Amino acid sequence: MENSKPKYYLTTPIYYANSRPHVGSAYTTIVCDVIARYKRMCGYDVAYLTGTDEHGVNIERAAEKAGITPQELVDKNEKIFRDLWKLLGISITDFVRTTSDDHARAVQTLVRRTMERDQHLPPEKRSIYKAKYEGRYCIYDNLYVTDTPEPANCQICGRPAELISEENYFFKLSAYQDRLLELYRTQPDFVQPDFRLNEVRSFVESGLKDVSISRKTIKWGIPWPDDPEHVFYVWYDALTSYMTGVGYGEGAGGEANPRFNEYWPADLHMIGKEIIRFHAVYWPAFLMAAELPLPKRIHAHGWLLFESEKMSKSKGNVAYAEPIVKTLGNDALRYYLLREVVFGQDGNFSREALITRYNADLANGLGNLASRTLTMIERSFQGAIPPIEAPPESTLWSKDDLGVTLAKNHAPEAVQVAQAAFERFDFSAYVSAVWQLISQVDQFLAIAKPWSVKEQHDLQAILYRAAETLRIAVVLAHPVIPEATQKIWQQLGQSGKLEDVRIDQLEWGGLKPGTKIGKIEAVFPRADKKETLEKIETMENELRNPGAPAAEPKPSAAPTTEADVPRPGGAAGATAQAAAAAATAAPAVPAKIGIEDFAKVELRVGLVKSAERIQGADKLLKLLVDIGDEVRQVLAGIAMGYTPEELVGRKVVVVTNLAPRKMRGLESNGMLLAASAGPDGKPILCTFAEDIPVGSKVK
RNA sequence: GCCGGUUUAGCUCAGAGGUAGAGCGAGGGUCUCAUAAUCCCUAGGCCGUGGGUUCGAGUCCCACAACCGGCACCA
Repeated sequence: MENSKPKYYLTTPIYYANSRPHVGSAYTTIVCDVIARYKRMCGYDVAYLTGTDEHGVNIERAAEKAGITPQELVDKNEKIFRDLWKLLGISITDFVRTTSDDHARAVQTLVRRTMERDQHLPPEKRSIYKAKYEGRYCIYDNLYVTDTPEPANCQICGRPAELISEENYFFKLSAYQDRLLELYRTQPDFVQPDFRLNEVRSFVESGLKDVSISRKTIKWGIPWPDDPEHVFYVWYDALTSYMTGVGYGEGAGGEANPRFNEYWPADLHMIGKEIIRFHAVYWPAFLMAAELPLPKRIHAHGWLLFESEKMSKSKGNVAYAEPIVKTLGNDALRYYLLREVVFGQDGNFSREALITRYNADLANGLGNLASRTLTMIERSFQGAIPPIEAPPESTLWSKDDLGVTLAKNHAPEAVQVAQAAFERFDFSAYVSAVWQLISQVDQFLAIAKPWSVKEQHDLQAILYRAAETLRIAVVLAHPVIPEATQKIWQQLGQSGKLEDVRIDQLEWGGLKPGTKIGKIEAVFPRADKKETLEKIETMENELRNPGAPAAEPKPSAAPTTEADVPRPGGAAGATAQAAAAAATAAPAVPAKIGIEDFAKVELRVGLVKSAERIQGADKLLKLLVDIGDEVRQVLAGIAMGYTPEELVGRKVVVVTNLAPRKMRGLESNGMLLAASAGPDGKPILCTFAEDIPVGSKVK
């Protein structure tokens, strides 16, 4: 019975739909897909959710820039995501869009439920409260600028923040510190890997601040119930989609949906490490406030680096999944990512390594083994699977090492090792165990030499051993490489779908003698390295610069909108990187300003007279800068890119009419202009090619 | 600055007190069922540096360094 199966519900992050997904997002989704498929093959009824986060100011802006409506933009991007998941063979059962009616209802239901719980509490204890925020606010980044001396600059773009007064809804996160710490204590596997739990814990221990969960300044979002001037802000909206996915908020009362009750709480939220705080702190607190069950596990994986570098659009080294899938196939990418990337750590994505893996493990390994085994069965037994064992009188047993080899069946052990690895989410170990088994069959064949065996029953025993081990390997490999394994399955003469086979009930002897094998075809044709590489690169350039003659990236077309605060979809690499980098980087295409606004900024050429490090600050340098008529003390966050020594004597551009500000107890009277496009987001100071007098105005 | 991690063969990593391991790459050889595939042999690596504990230390302890995360700081 379908209903009697144990349930397993897992989610990917809800990806931010402001641009095309890169391999990083594909990685997260593939890993989840492997888990989903594996769990199904262990008898679970699996719900697997992904989706797109389609709200927020960045979408608004990107749409405006493209001259379309936000809805048109997200419709377009949502399709790209869906198409990619289809291409990658992702077995999702649910897809949530944050702009859907279902989701709006879910978010509103959740907040209503929380506020109902609140009503029994005195106002100062309520989880959700409306409060007036008075302070600095950056209109470009929609960010409240707090904890900075007045007048403050935006923490993202660095521009002066405006003084505003706005009423917003807040979530009383500060009240959940103890309960969260209790959660981490009693349920230490709530956050994995364990070192991430430590990081989360120390963050929570250091004190939590209430978070605002609505905005009046944004239009593109879900309206607050009974107060439609407000719109839900990022996390409350995005995180709730995990519940929308299984039906939360559907129907009149909204909460009694049977599907929701069956699948919630989620067994696993798979995320990238950059959004762990929101999942391991905010999300449980939101749910506690609503008195709903918490997800069982948050698993944060590392980032996928590209050729050892962080991916970023501005560097033009973002890798996409499509070119690989279209040249080497879906299985090649899936296999590579699971095999090569040690799960949890940052991993390296390299096309060359991918092709090497493809040839060595898929073509020469599994593909070739299937081919040689099946061919021999075809020739020797007219395509029928031979009987299982050699009779006791067989001469096989007396042949030195062959007797020993035959007596040792590696498959049961491999199954056990693989299963144990999977339970730890050690996917590379899982794959290794399967491929070790494959390699053992090749070794076995080299010893048994079926091609020179004359005795019919000996030959039967040998080839049965090979075919049956292949069958077991193929079952184990199916969650990772679903397409090829299904093909081999048919070539082995098996009917039905491989996904219906139980991994947890794998036993020797599943191949029935006499079964007619299918048509033999190579599942992984060998790839020429150079040729394949070129093909992939050409396609990638095309994706990076649609329409362009495959050359350098258009600098201005670069990352318009990926800054913002981290978003759920920032998982797994590039976007996250971009978000982090953009946090230090130039602002993301702001609204146009008039010349009169620009004229307010006074820029002058300065000469660095002295520079020194500041105790206890990694990035901050204290500089004395001559700007012609005076020498200013300026603090600049450029210590990651420059040593104090190399700065002295350099000419720099200084914003001279910026209000003074204290940092680390020292006053900073001005600001240096620098680009943040250096390697790893390190700052690069603005300089002049020609000599120029100190104090000159810059316009 | 605080907290955590890593540092082992060319590359990617495993090992966790008792004579240094795997895969890939490279070199040599074998077989011929197979996708110029398979199989076998070959790497002489101060196991980051310096101390210590021990009969004995990649393996435990202490310092230091480099790199990587998180926080702080900055943007």
